[in-house]
Amino acid sequence: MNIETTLKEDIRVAIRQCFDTAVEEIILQPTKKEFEGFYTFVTFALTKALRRSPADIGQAIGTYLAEHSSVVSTFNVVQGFLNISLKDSTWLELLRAMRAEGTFGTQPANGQSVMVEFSSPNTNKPLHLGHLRNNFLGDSVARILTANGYEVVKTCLVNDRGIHICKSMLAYRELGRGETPESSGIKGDHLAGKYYVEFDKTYKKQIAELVAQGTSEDEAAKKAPWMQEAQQLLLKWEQGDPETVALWHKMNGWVYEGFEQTYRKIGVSFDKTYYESDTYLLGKDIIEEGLRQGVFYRKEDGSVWIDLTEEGLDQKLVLRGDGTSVYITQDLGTTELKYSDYGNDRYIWVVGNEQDYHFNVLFAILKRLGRAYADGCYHLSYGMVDLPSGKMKSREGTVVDADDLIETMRQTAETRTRDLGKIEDFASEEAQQLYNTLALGALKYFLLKVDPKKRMLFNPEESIDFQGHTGPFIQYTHARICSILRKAEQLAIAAEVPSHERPLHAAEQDLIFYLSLYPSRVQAAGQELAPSLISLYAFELAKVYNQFYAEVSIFADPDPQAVQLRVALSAVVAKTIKHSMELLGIEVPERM
RNA sequence: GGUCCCGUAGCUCAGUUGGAUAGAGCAUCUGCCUUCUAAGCAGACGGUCUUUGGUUCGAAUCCAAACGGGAUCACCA
Repeated sequence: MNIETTLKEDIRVAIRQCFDTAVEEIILQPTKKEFEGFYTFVTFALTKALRRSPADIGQAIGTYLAEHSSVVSTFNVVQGFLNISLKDSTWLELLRAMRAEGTFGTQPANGQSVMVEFSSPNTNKPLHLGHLRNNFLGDSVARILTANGYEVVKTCLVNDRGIHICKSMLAYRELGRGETPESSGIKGDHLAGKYYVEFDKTYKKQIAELVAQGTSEDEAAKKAPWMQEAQQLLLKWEQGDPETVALWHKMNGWVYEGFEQTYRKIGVSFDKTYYESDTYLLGKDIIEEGLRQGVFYRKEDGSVWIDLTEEGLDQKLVLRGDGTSVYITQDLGTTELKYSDYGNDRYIWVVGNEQDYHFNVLFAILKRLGRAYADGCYHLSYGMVDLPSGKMKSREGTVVDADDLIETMRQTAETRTRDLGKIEDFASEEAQQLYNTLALGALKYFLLKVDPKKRMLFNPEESIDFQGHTGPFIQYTHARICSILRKAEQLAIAAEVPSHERPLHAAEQDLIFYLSLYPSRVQAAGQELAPSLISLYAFELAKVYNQFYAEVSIFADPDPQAVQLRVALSAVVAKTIKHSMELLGIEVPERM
């Protein structure tokens, strides 16, 4: 039963009966807190057609509903706003339906498949806070789409080759003295990152020297010995030089071990990992095809271009003069590969908004080439995580390291939990588990509560909160409910919704109302690809429950049916909180 | 310079696609643990929704311009 649909239908009938007029679409909004009621129908739009005052219209519809609707109890009209309340029997019926539905909030399979590509790290540096936003977003979007009935394939395209990789390889070869993760005790990805920074230091020094000798800035950047050597190294790698390839394998291996640890820690995984070293040569045949079709054109120097000025974009290079690929060439090839591997209906790339232009170009080219899957392609463009000082830059060391941040959060969780002293009977392993759950809950929630499209600010000076609009607040509410449910079990009180009508407490009505919104929120989040909608919902629901908890005593009520109802209601809230948090990739503890 | 985003409380963010007196959290202040977990609840304080025009019964929301911030416009990825 969908209460909104029922109500809208009843309003449609009311308008027909009262005014002999058919209305195409009825829109309801939640009633504001300061007014009585749960659903509000705005009548202003009807005034012209009906030639009546907004208040008259509201009064007439309200009266009709109160008399004829099977779900409406009372109403009030404020200006042009018709505020509607539901019968307690309707609330109870809604609650029963939610309890009966094992998959509350999820949609049945829709027969469509979607690929979500996210994370896509570079193997020359460890993950930072920006990567975490990407990972959590991609992971959550995949979960949300699954809940919406899609078959989801999570993929990761590892950027494991290129000049930047060669830079850290070169610096390691020159300065590394055979250092390994084992010998240094440094996690593999951090070790590679260390030499990437080392490269930059030496490189900058070399540029400065050249400039001091009178070379121009631009030229110095090109002529600096290490830049030249890095390029040589890239060439050697492409030619398969055994020594270079061996070093590449060794260092990337370290990085993968490091990444694997981090991924495991944050609970992110992939169904398929693509490596750019396997795919970077793809796409050239597509260029040939496009040339034959006249989609691309060749300049005298041999380079291949596309003119996208009609689409509001520019002329864009798709193949270098020497016949080698550029970024867009590889992406064309990789997209084709994904399609031939999986044949999905939709493709989503979770990539920062700094690449908006690139994806506009990519999709425009796919359309020009007449690819059927082009329409299913979508760039989930998310905003950067900025620091108060501005953008994070790996080379300059102005990044918030993912592993460090997680460890800091874990420590905070531990300190706070210890201070509160609620889990003194926990085994040490159990306690560690809880600290992790809370730390990751706080961190994930912090990054997922903001609209993905918007850039967001992280201030390292201010730690991420564990109180208020946070993950731990929601986790706490869940633990609280679990405590109630444990007590109910001890007292042998069954969770049951009374079959007959009984007057409900306002806080109970509020809770059932919020619960009833959940499926539509999951759908909206799926449509918008916005985990923030789920985040916000979980918070609101937890807040409403805490209000209920403070206002209503669950076990002290003399009416046993009231107690059973409140236990049942609590159980549904716990289930819904858990489910919504799962969609965010956040675990909820039973005690904390 | 072209294109594209963004501008809401001291700070971080919502605002259900044009509706009521613009909402949360943090911070500050005041109450509430002998009762189901106080990581909580209740309340106070806090706003020229950057500005100026326009569209209409009605604008934070739509349109235009200005100001401010950011991204991008590589034979880098």
